[in-house]
Amino acid sequence: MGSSYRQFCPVAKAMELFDERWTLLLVRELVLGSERFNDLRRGLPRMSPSLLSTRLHQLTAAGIVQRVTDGRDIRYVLTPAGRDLEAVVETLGAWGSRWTGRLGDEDLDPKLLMWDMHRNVDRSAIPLEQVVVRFAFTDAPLGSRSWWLVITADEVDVCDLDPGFDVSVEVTADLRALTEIWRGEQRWPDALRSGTVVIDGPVMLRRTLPGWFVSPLAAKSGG
Amino acid sequence: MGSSYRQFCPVAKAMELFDERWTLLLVRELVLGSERFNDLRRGLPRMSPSLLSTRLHQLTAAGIVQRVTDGRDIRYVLTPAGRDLEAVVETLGAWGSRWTGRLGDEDLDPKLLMWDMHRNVDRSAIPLEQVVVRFAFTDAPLGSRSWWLVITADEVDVCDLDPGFDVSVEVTADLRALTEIWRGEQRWPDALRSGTVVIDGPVMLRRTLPGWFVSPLAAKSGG
DNA sequence: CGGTATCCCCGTCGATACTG
DNA sequence: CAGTATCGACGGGGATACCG
Repeated sequence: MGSSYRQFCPVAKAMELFDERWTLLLVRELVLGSERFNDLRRGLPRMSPSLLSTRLHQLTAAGIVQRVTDGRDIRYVLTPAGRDLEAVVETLGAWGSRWTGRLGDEDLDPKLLMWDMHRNVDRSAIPLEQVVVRFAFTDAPLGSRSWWLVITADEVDVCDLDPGFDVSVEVTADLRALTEIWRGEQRWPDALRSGTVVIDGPVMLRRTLPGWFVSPLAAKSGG
Repeated sequence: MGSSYRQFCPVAKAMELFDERWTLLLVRELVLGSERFNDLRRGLPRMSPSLLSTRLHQLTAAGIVQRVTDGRDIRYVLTPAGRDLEAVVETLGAWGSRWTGRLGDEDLDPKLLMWDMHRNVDRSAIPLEQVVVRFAFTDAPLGSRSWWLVITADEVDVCDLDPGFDVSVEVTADLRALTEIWRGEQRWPDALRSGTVVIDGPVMLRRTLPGWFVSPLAAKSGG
C-alpha cells in the first residue's frame, strides 16, 4: 500500500489508501454495483488484471471490500466502510463535473459509454417488452462504431457485434455528443435539434428513448 | 501530472489531479488557511520543498491555486475551483475519522500537532490578554518533548525552544492522548481523569484551557 | 523568506502470457 | 470465469544542497 504520510490527520490516513492509481476508480465501480472480477474489468478496461487483483487485495486488507464466495460464484462486495465511500466518490464526481473542463478526445470511449449506459437502463420507461437499440458512432474508430443494446425483461446486454435481432430503434451520434449528454452537460432535445444525435425508429420509441437511460452523472454536476 | 485514465467519468478526471502523493494534503493545507510556501511546508514537513514546488505549479496549471504576489509577499490562494475542494477534503476526512482505525506510533508528531493546534486557537475563550502554554510530551522523542505556545492578542507562535516568557499554564500529556483529543476520539475530561493529560496552573486557566483550542477534526468524525 | 537543481533509487505500473 | 506470474521501463518522489 502507499506508504505512510506520518500524519495524524484523517485526510492523510484516508489518502494513504487512495493516492494510488486506479484505487478510487475501482471503488467507484463497486459503488456502482459491479461485483465480479470481469465486470470490474469492463468498467476499468485500461487497468491490467494483475493490478486489479492487487487493488482488490489491498481494499480487502483495508476492510473496504469483502470477497464473498458461493461455490464457483465469487463476488466482491463493499463492507460498511466501503459503502461509506459512496459519499467520497459522489463529492469527488461532483467536483469533477463542475471543474474538470472539456473532455479530451482520449477520454471518449464508446465501449465504456455503452457499459455505463447498459447498467443504468430504466425498464419501466420502455414501452415494449423487449427492444434492441443500435448505436452508431459516426466519429469513433473503425471497429467500435456499432453497438447494440439488447434489452429484455430481466437483463441488458451490450454487443459490439450484430446479435442478429431486429433493431427496434437506432441512435446515430457523435461520440462526444452522446458522452456529454450522459455526463449531463448537454440535453437530449438540444442534441437532437442540432443533429449531433439522431434517433430513427417508431415515434413511440423515438420519443421515449432519452428517458430509458438514467445517468448517475447527470444530476450531480451541481452547476 | 498523473497520466490520463482515458475515462469520461468525472471521478476519473478528478483523480487524474489527485492520485499523486501529497496533492490532496496540500489542498487540505490551503483549505485550512496556509498561504505561504514555508507555512505550507510546516504543515507538510515530510514533503520535500522541490515536490511542494512541483505540486503548487500543477495545482496552478489545473486552475485550483493562484499565485498572488504583492511586492515581496507571495501567497498561494485557492481559486473558486480550489475552494470547492473543501467539500472533498471534508468528506474524505470524515471517512478517515470513522474508518481509518487506530493511529500508528509513526503518525504521532508533536510538531505537527502543535502546528495544527496553534492555528485553531479561540482567543475569546482565553481569560487573559496573553498566555504562554508549555506542553510537555512525556513519550515523545528527546528533543521534541517541550513546546511553547505564545498566545498574544494578535498572534500565536509555536516554539520548540524556551522563548523565555513566564509560563502561564502547563500541559503534561501523553502524545497519543493529546492527539486523540485533537482528533475528537477522546474527551478532555476523560483524559484528565485518567491522568494521560495533566494541566498545571491557576484554576481559571486549568478550567478553560480545553476550550482554547477548537479542533477542526473533532466535530467531523460523524461517529 | 521562497524557492530550484540534481541525483539516484526503488516501487509502480503497464504489458503480456499463462493457469485452474 | 477468475485470477497469478513475470518482467522491464519509467518516472515519481525522497534527500540534500544550493541560490536569490
